Amino acid sequence: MVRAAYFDANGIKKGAWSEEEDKRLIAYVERYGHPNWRQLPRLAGLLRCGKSCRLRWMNYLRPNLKRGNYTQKEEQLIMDLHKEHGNKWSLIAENLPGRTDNEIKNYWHSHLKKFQNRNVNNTTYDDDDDDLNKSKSKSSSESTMEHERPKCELSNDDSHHIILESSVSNVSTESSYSSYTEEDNKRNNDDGDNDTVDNNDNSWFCFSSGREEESNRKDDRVASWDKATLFDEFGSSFWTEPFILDNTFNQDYSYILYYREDPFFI
DNA sequence: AAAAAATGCAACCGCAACAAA
DNA sequence: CTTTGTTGCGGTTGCATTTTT
Repeated sequence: MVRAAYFDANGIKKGAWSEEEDKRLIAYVERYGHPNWRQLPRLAGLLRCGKSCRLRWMNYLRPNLKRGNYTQKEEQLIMDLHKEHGNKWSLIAENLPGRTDNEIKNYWHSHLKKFQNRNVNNTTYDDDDDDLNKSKSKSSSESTMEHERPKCELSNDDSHHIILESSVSNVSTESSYSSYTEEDNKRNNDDGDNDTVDNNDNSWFCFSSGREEESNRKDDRVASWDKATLFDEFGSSFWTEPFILDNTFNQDYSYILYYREDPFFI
């Protein structure tokens, strides 16, 4: 249903997210917040651009998201707000807690758009409204598909799970991670990222600024990533200890960020 | 049963807005 | 004021799944 994962010319992964990537992103954001999406992928050990991480988090992984199961009330609200504001999806989403602008946009185009010229103020789904009923029955069947947010545990050791899950309880919203105040976030230029990939983002896990060695390393990098079982190799310290930041530059004029025994970061 | 068409939706892209230097 | 970097928005795409022929 979603485009297959692939690597672009810069070695940045695109397309569908793997469960391991989700776990990594969730674990990182829940632990450190997202003061800077652009820097996040490299710090989290993801091969994505920051924008992709942000999108994945905002539209799929952040807590308290609803998926499917649109109520009549929600549908009516979407139609009313759309009638009033047009394609202001983010504005509409503000009025539907747990819904993302992207999901609402998709839902509008797939389910509600065709009814926009009808008397939307009387959306009572009459029995003789075949289209509407079809849509309704379909959407309700879809709604049985519960959104399963990947668990954060990275091994069979439940201690990881406990730690991370407990941290979740301290996070009230996606942007208010307890470690960061609003002021901190502002100071750090908030979140999000530009899709544009610069030289730093081109680097693999961005531990090097890449440059001429980029293409040569790509295969090794992919191979490393494919060793998804790496998650099982992490000691418990990986998710419980802070990052060790080493700003010293190596021979490639690259800087090294690594996290204890994390093979990604060495 | 097979092929074709339609659908749904996660993810991508480009760009405007904003903030900081 | 200009430049640079970051964020968030809305339009669009790609493709797995479902429905129709």
